[in-house]
Amino acid sequence: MSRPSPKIQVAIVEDNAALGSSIRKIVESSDQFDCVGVWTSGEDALRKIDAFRPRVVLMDINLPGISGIDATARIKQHLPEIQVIMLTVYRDHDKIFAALKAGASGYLLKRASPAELRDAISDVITGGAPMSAEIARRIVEAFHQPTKGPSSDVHLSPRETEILELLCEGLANKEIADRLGIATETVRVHLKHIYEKLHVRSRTEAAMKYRDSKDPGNWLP
Amino acid sequence: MSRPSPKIQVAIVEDNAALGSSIRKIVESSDQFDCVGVWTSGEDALRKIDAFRPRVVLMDINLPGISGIDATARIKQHLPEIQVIMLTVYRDHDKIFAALKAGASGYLLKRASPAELRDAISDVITGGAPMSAEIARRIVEAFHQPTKGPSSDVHLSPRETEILELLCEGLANKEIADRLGIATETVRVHLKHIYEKLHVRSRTEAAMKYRDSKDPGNWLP
DNA sequence: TCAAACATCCCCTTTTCGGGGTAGGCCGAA
DNA sequence: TTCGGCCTACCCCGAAAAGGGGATGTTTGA
Repeated sequence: MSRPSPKIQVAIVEDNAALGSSIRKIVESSDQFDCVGVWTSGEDALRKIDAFRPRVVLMDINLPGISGIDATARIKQHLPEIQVIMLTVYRDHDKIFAALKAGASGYLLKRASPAELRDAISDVITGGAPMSAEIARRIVEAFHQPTKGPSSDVHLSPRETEILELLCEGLANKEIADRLGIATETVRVHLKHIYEKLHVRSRTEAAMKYRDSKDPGNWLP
Repeated sequence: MSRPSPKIQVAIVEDNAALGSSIRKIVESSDQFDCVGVWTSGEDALRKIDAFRPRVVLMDINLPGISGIDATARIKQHLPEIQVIMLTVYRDHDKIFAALKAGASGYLLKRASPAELRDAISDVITGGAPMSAEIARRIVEAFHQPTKGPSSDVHLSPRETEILELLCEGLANKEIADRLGIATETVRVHLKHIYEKLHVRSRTEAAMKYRDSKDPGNWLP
């Protein structure tokens, strides 16, 4: 990068004063970083972040008033270029995914070592997504397909899948036919087969079933 | 752990012989690991994996015959305790998520250093999910909420929402009417309004749009 | 080689949708 | 009070979808 800026500005949001200053010391123990503030609430952070414009925010989840997750969502809405790393003791599914949804780019457990914390800051500004190993695994597992039971032995042919996908975009039979360069009657035949295979009776039902089977939405509470 | 096993058994699936033996050397350069095989195709791996039972498989995606992703899916189906790390040049969205869905627990780009590769093997057996920084970021971004723009100021009335939800279950107008105890004509009127508000022209499109809009969306205070 | 799966096209019928319009009752805000 | 939003209901009409049938090819695997 041709960026001349000497230090990466980091802000900390942490209601526990002792912990906050401890984190600050860790951050400032690197000459690459500069701590521009230790804020003790989400409201405080939202008030001051515009003025200080840190590149990275270390955010506690458990804050008095608005939660660190909500604070993150608001920060990312207004200043999406700011990278937020959650720094918390929570390792449960809901908190992790809520934080990611809110726009956090990293998620460290508080037991992370000073070195891990500093690495995380570097990582997040170079396009990474620092996560404690345990958290990374949970996120990856969220994508794992629940070992498909008998529900998924519906084998759709490539053409059927193609048509179903266009169907899911809300296209009518004629539009699908045009898109694929075939007759609408052919589309209808494929749909008949799809309905049979999926045990449904209408296009909407087929679309929904297909959508559900594609993304099981398992990262939702 | 009270496990007495001295070395972690690792298998490699890689069709490029030179690369395969290069990876093998990296793996065996640690006295913690033992390479039990370098297999050159998914078929070969599936044939031999039962006999060798490695704890970790380093899997190339681009294989002749069945893909590394399919091979991973089959391995995880039959031997879910085996940890699979994808090791590939692909950094595109589809490949990453297909691999994760198939059950991979790690995803390294081939440009990873020998040290990173060895760390990844350790990481994956201690419950982590080793990923190249770039990959981690992509995964995290998959969770980020598309910053809700003016699209979400569509205000549906309670009745409209109710009808839309039944619509999403694939019900026909008459079925919705019966369920709500109103005339089908009334259902149709509501649908007309819904279509207008959502800017769509068909029930399927409305259902999809509604599903997309509500799925990721309960995070605001 | 022969059956099965796939993809393509056409016919028929009935039901459902989608786009109009009209209209009464109800409620809350201006 | 009047206006607007909401829920309800009905009408017409044309288009789309759905359900049933049959037909002709190719490819593929047993």
